[in-house]
Amino acid sequence: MTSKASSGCMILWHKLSEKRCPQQTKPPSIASRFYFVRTDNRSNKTSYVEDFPESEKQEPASYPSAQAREAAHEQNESTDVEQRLPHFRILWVAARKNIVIQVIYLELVLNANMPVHLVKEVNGVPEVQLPSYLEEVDFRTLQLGCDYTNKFIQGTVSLIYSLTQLGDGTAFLKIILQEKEKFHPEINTINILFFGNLAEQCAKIMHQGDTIVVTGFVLEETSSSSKHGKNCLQLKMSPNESTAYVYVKCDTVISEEPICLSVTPKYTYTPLNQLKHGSIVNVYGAVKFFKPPYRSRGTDYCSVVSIMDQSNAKLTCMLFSVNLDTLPVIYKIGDIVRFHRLKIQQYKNEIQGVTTVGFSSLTFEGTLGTPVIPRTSSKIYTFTTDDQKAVEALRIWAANHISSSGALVKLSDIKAVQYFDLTCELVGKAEVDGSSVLLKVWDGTKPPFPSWKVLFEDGSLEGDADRINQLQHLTVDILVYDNHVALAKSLEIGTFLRIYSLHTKIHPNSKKQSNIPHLEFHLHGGTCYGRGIKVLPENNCDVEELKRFLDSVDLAEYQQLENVCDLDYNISNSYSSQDFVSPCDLERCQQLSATVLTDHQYLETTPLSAILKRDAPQQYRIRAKLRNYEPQKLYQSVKLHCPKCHSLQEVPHESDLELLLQEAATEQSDPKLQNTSLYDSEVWTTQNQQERKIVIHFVKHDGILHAPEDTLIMIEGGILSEIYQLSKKFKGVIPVKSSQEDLIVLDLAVPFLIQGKTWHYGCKQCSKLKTMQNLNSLVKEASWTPVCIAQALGIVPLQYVFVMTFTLDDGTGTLKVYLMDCENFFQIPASEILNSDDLQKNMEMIMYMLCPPGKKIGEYPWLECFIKSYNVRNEVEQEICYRIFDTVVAEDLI
DNA sequence: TTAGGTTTGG
Repeated sequence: MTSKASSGCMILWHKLSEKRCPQQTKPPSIASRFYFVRTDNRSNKTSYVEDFPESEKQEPASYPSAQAREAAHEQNESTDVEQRLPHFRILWVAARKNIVIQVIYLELVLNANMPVHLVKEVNGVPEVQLPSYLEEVDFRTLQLGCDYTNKFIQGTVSLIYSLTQLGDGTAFLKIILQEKEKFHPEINTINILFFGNLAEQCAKIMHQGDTIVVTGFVLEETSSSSKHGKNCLQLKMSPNESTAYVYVKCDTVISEEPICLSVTPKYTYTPLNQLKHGSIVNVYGAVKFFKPPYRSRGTDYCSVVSIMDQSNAKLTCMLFSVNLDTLPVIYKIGDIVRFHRLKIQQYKNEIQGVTTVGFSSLTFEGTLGTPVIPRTSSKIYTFTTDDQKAVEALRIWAANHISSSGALVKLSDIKAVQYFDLTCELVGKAEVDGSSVLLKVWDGTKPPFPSWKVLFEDGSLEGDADRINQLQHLTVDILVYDNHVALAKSLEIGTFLRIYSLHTKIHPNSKKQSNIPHLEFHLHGGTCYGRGIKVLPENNCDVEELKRFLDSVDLAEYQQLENVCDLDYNISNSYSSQDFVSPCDLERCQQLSATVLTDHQYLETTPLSAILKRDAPQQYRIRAKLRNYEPQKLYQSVKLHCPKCHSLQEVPHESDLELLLQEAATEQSDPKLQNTSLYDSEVWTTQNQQERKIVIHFVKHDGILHAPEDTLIMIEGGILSEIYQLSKKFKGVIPVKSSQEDLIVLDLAVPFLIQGKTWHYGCKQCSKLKTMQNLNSLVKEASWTPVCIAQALGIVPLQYVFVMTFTLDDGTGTLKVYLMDCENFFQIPASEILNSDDLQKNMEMIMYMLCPPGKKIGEYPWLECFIKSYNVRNEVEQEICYRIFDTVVAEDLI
C-alpha cells in the first residue's frame, strides 16, 4: 500500500467508523478499483467487500435502477468527501432491508499523476508519512538550476490569491508560503505559482493557514525585484511534474449526526418559524443584522447574527467561539448563512439560537448571480446540490425582503449627521491617545465637506507619507475608540476594510473658523448596531470593484477643485485649521450667503426694522439669519396645494389610503367594461382573502401592448401593497372602479395616478371628473405625464409643496416669513421627499446647516432672500404677511 | 461565562 493510496483511504475509513462502530473492523487494503462498503444496520457492522458477491449481483431487482443510481450519484456528487478529496467518488448507495452497500470508486487516489493529496492530521500528527525518498530543504538553500524532483519544502499558506486564467486559458493560482519557524526565527516567505488543474484543485482545497508540502517544483527568478532591491525566487508547480500535499486537521471533526445510511449525513433544515425551545437544529437564513466578531468579556469571541428565511420569521443568534475563524464570515446584510447544530433556547419570551458543541457555519455572498462559494474555515463540510438550491432560493427571497439601505454608502454620498457602513482602503494610521486610534481611509470619492483633521504627535503616523499627502483631499480621518482600538492597531496599511456604523457629524468649531463645515468621523466604543471593523479579503467582490474604481481616480482633477475658503485642506496634517484662517479670510467666508437670489440682484438690502414699519404690498431684498423654523418635523411641512382654489390640504396618511382601497376592493368590477379598444383586461382571484377579484386594464398604444415600463395600467380591486408593487413595474397606475358606462377614477381621496415614487392627487373641489375612455386622446402619443392624464380626466392636480415659517433675524429686528415651495428653494422636489430616505437626509442636512442646533446666532450662516409683503384680512383685522420668492439654497449646501 | 441587536464622549 503506498502512502498516496492510504491518505485518502484513511479519511474515508475514519468517516465511516466514527459514525458507527469505531473499533469494529479495520479497513481493507485498497486497490485502484471499485470499492464496496457493506453495512448491516441491525448489528451496526461495517464490512469491506473484496469483490462484489456473485449472489448479490444475481438479484438485480434489489439494486437501484439506473435512474436511482444517477440520483444517488448526484446526491453525493459534491459531498464533503469529494470536495476535500476529489479523488473519491461515491458512485451509488444501495439499501436493501437492513443492508446498505456503498460503491466508491477510488481511481484518483491511486493515480500516480494525482497532483494534490490531502493528508489527515490528528492532533498535529499526520496519519500518513511522506514518501521516504523525499528530502526536505529550507527556503534559504534554494538555488536556481537545481533539480527538486525528490526534494520538498514545507510551510504555512499565508496568502492565497484569486484563481485566474492566463492568456492561453490555463488556470493559474498564486499563493504565498511562509516557512516553518524551525529554520529561521524571522519570517521567510516564498511565492508559489500553480498551473492547470493543479491550480484549480489547490484553489478548491487550500485555505489560508494550511500546512502544505510541495515537491517536484521548478525554481525561477521573479520578474520584479523585492522591496529591498534583491531579486526574489519563486516556485513553479505544473500538474505533470509537481505534487502538493495539503495537511488537514481533523481533530474537530466529530460527527454528532444520527446514524444514517450513507457516507454523507443528510442534513435537514428547520424553517425559522418552526424552531422549538430546547432543540438543536440546522438552519439556513439571510442575514438581517450582524455584529462582526468581537472579544467578549468571557473567554470567547462573540458575534450576534439575526437571520430570516422565507417563513418571514427572524432568529437572533448568539455565536461564541474561542477561535475567531469558526464564527461565520459575514461581510454584509443579505449574506446567506447555514448553521449546523445551533441550539434553540428561550430568552425574555423569545427564542434565540446559541452555539453548541460541533457548531459550524457556512456563509455565502447574498448577491444574486454571484458564484455560490461557501466562506468557512472548516476543512470538511457537506455541500450538496440541495444546499446550492437553498442558497439560491434564499438569495431571491432576501433580494425582495431584506433591505440593505444605509449600508455601503460612498463618502461622496454622506450626510452631515449619519451612521453608515463604509468600504474603504486604509492609507494611514496613528495612535492619538490611549483610548483612540486614527485611521486615514479613502474610497475614491470626495466627501461633500472636508474631513476634520485629527491632531497627532509628529512621527506617530504610519503609512506612506507621499501617498497620504497625494490623497489628502480624498481621505477622511476616522477616530476609533475603546474596544475597537486593539483591532485598529493591528490593521495593516493597504488593507481593505469595512467599517460598520461609522458616525459622521459636523465639527462644532469648523463653521466658526471658516464657514465651511468639516465632518468628523467616529467609530464609537461598544458594538451597538453592529459597530466594528472587518478586514475584507482581496477577492471579495466589493473590494475588487473598489480597487478598480480607485485605480480609475484622477487625482490631479481633485487637486484643482479646492475651494478658496477651504484653507485647511491645504495645510499640514499636523495642525488644526484654526491657527491658519486669517481674520481676512474668515470675514470673506462669512460674507457668503447660504442662499442665492435667482433674480432682483439689483435691489439693495433693506433692514428688517425698516420693513416692519412699511405697508404692503412691497418687495424687498433682505439679509438675515434663520433664528427658527416651523414645523421642525419635515413630514409636517409637506402639503398638497391646489393652484386653482389655493386650498392647502394634508398629504393623506398611508393607513387612510389602505382603508379606502380595501373598502373599494369589495366593489364588483363590471365585466362589460373589460377589454375595450383602449385596454386589455386581466382578472385575478386572490386566495385566502374571500376570493377578492383584482382586475388590471393594460392601456394599449396604437392598439398593441408595450413593455411594462412604457405601459399605463388601471386597477380595480387592488389594495395598497399591490398598487405599490405594480407602480414599480409599470409606467403609471390609475386606481379605478366600474360605473354604469365606463371606468372612472376611484375616489380623489386616493391618488388618481401613481408614477414611480410619486403619488398624484387631484383637487376635490376643482376637478370635474371625466371617464377613462377620455384617455384615448393621449394614446397616440402615449403622453402619460401626470399633467396630460389629469387634463384628460378633468382633474385639477394638486402640487406637493413645502410650507414652512421662517423666523428671520438681521440684528435690527425679526420677521416671520412663509415659504411655500415645490422644489426650487431646497432644490428637492416636495413630491418625492416623503418616499425617499435620501432626500429626507438632504433636507435635514440643509436645515441643520441653515439653523445649526446648539449654536449662538452669531455662528449661523447669513441668508440672502427676496421677500414680498401682502395683506391678509380676516373677520377681525388686517395683517401683513411675508413670503420668500426667487431664492434658492446655495449649491454647496446641497 | 461571554451577550441577549437598538448608536452619539471623545
